[in-house]
Amino acid sequence: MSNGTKEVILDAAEELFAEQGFAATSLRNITTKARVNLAAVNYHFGSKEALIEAVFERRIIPMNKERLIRLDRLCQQYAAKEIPLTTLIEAYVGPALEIANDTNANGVLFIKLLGRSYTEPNTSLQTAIRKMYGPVIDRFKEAFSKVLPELSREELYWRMHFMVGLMAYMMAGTDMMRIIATSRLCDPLDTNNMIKRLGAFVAAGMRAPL
Amino acid sequence: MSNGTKEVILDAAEELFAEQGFAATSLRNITTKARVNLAAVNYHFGSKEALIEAVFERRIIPMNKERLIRLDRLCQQYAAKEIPLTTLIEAYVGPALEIANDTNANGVLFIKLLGRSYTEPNTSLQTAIRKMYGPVIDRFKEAFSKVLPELSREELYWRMHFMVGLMAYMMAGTDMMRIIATSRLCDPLDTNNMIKRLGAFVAAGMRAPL
DNA sequence: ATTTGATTTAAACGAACGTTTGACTAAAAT
DNA sequence: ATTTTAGTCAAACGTTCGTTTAAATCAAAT
Repeated sequence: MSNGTKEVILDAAEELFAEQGFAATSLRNITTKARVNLAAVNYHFGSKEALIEAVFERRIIPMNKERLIRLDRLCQQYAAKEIPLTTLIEAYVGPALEIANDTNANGVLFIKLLGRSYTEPNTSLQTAIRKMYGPVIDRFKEAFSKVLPELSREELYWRMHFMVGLMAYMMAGTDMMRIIATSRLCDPLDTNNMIKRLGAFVAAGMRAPL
Repeated sequence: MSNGTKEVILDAAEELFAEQGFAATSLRNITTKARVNLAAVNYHFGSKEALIEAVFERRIIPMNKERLIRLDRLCQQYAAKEIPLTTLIEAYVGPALEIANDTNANGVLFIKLLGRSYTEPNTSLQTAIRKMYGPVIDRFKEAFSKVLPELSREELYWRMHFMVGLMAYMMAGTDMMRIIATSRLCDPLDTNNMIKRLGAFVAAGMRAPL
């Protein structure tokens, strides 16, 4: 059952990293939650650092694969025509959302972790993540520049950064929501509701007048 | 020189927390950088946790005071008339920007730290920060609802959350910018340039059609 | 049945952590 | 002049950390 051990470790690590951060989560924390021996992490992954990267790889690689699939489908579907902006945004955000909504896996926790990773100072992790994102960003940059031809390349870069950053942040920072919404008017955990509003906000921002 | 000791500790802690996070920064790290004795932190602040809160208090309280001053000034200045949206946004973002641009103090580092704190899981810190933000958010909520009366209260809460989150994230996540802008077209450290574009993006988002 | 190779396990490693202590210093109050 | 007070300092406290080791376990191959 070596495969089972690796996966329960990844599950436990993902959850604890999302809740506490990398440095504050010990291998003893992880292995206790996963009900495996302490040495199992170093045996299967080599080190704590390698475990962290494995946690990200397991989710990011299929997620970004799905993003490219959807973008390809849109390119075919619209061919010469222009892809609607919100449709393009959905192709990017959708796969992350579906992970977050996959209740049998603890996908919400990973999305939270992913958002957090954008502000993490961990250098080797940053480079690892960048590698996983590189091709996806390139393709979407190209697609967005076709939909928003009035934007200079520089302006487009900035706005894509705003978009990606806001998406990631919103999924990670649900706690801080309570600062603004002291009442129960909006539920930070209602992801679908949030994404609808977020999509409208981002689409308007992308089209902001110069 | 007890006051001097406290301040050099706060300076060193601010810088190291912003670069490495709370858990990854040890008191020995901080006291070495500050050139004071290890015991000085526990003597002057009581604990590491209390030091963390002190780092935030030193900057947030004057920053939020300044935000309220500017909002008051706008309310007087415009009286019955409607405050322009971008002006209102600038009243909120300006004070944070000026900290970031204060080069003689290491204000950029604090802004980075502040953005990071939005995704930090540290519970007692979250509640401490919330207390410092509460009154400011209430006042700005009120002001925004006057400028954007077409938005339901719920929609307004969400959009303010997007705005605050994006601002904080952008100031913290300069590293991740390089994922998107592989070229040198946009410099993540050019804060003034960034804020101009960010302001336009946010203003458009706030006015997004329902 | 025995060997092999891959896991799992309990125990230990040195290093680093936050915190505490008690002696030492020096200025302020008596 | 002496006591008080606030601050600094080196040293040590017990705990927890990531990692390593060597023996134990177990299924598959011979």
